[in-house]
Amino acid sequence: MNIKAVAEKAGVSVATVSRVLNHPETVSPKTKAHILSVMEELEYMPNWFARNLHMNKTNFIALFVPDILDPCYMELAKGVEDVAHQKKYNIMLCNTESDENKEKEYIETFISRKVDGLILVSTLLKEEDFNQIKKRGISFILIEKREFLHDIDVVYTDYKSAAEEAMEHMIEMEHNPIAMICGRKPYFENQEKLSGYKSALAKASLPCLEEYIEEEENTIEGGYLAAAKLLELKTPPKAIFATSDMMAFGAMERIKQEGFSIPKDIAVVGFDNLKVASVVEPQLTTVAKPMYRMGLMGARLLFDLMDRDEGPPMEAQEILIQSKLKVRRSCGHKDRLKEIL
Amino acid sequence: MNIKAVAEKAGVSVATVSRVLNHPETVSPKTKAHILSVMEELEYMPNWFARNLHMNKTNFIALFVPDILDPCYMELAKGVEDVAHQKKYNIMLCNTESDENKEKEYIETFISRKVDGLILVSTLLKEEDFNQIKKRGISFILIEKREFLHDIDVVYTDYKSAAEEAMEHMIEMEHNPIAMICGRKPYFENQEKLSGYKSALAKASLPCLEEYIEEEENTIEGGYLAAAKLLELKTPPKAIFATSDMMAFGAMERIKQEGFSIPKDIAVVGFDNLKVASVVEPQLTTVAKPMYRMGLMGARLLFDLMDRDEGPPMEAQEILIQSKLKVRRSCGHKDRLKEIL
DNA sequence: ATGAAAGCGCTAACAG
DNA sequence: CTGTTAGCGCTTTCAT
Repeated sequence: MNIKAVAEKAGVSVATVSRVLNHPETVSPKTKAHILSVMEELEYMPNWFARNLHMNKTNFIALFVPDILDPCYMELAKGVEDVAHQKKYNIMLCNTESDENKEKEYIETFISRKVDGLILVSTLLKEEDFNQIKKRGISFILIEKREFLHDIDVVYTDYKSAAEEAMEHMIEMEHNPIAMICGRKPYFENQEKLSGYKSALAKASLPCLEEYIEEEENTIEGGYLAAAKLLELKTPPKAIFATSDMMAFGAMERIKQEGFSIPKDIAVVGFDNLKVASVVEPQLTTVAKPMYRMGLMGARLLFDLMDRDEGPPMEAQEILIQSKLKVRRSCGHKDRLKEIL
Repeated sequence: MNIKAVAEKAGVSVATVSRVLNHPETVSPKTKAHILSVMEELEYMPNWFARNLHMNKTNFIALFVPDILDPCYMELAKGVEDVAHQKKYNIMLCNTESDENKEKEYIETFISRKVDGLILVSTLLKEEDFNQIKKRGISFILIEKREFLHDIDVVYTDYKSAAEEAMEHMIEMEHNPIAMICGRKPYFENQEKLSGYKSALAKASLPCLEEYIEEEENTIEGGYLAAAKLLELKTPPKAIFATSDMMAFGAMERIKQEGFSIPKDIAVVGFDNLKVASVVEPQLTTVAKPMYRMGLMGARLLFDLMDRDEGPPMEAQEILIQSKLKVRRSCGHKDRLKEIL
């Protein structure tokens, strides 16, 4: 069913039919009503392509995340979706798997399919790639900051400070030495955490030894493996800071297997604040990332950008949203700790 | 940059340019090379809408899931994506939140935007809705079976049998009475599990008492609440079967809080086999759902359907993929149990 | 308030 | 092997 059929059946011109769709106020109430009823009858649906051929607007935005299996990103996606839905936009979710090529390939695809905007989470792209996108005239924002970004909109949380805060907490609890289990992906995020780990040690005048830093896959198994290595050290750590809850879970398992008690013998702190973090034994102290809010703010920023697209370009914004340490039992309590001593 | 510009610059007709895009073999190597280089130079990108206006094909499929925060569905999505990507298709992920209206609204949107196919997971739609979709001439399949489906392609796992198997395991371990904590969503899936619970009791000539069945939200908190109620019973259950791992986690927490030991005092069995199920204390016995495989098979089935679209219609298929009980420690071991007795 | 007609960018006969 | 041309379904001037 096309517009012509409706026009004929209604005894009007295609122009009038088109008008009731796009500028209903410019057509007389009675013909409008009539045309509407004919549309109903014929179950007419405007052809989206033909329409877009003129409008050049799809009401789609694409969201790129490193891992769809990670609930954190899906929470972010919910934030994005909530504002997109309200603006009558739909989302294309892309799983980049922290693979730069896959990311580029997808971007190519989606730009050619004319999405109206892009949200890139923990992207691996570089300045030149961003310039490419800009040249194509498509709006985009980043979630998760990268060093050396000029004139690019981004909403992020400061993983370095968050890691520092977590470390300070451990140091305050008088755990020492503190080891770090660092995930491989997403790369930049974990590097920030690592640098927070180091700077916290430095601030406390504690040594930072290479053997206390283990890099592994960001999974339960990865955490398990890393912990195993750490426990074999001549001087095993008294605390472990993991860059993700999943890794922390793996580490906890290994620690318990070796007969150590958490947090008495070894304290553990994670990162993510997954739902299950409060149900493992002992409940995991961890950093809560504001994923939903980042999704929300990111989407709003993107829509601002797309709206302003016609107007004068606005200066790039960098929005910081704070993470927050969730103190539970896996790192011990100061009071209890003092009792023990 | 449009095709006309390329044609002019290359000194050929638009038809020839179009041909190098769509039927490259029909154009002489040298003109082809020339045109290609001009395209490069002009950074020409074919307009996707104009193209689709003729082809009437988008290379998009839509995937509807009840909850994007549930990693199970994302695993399924990965299965779908893996075959879609290979076929050069992209996926639109829709979060229905088990809301029938949201589901319908999304379907409307995506059909009008001409996705080539639909995969509906745990849909709430009814026969008439399916007929509607069929009438629109768009291919679709279901994941998760529904009773009374005629002539609709579906891949599913049998939750009733799986629940029965889990229950038989508990019964064999001589836990009695066994309570059930039943999630509210997705509705049909949980109803199947419930009916498995009941039939397993019946088969074992065990009574099925209403007070041992608690319905709650499918979350940790829901499980916690449900367990709390069960433990207040005059005769608290000796085992709890939860329709999801998340609920099982909540139940475990409550059970431990009350000072009971798992599995000695109360056994727990979950459903889903989340990654973390093997790291909670004690490790959770649970049912592993073949989500990735269902996604894979579902996608393949859909593509078969879309390919055959031109050919004679094939008979609707129903593909069953078995779930599998993962026996761990939360339900006890027969041998250990005998020892204790 | 409505209609006629000119495209939007592309594909696919058809003709050479 | 290549060019001419007629649409695909819709929006939008420009008339009336």
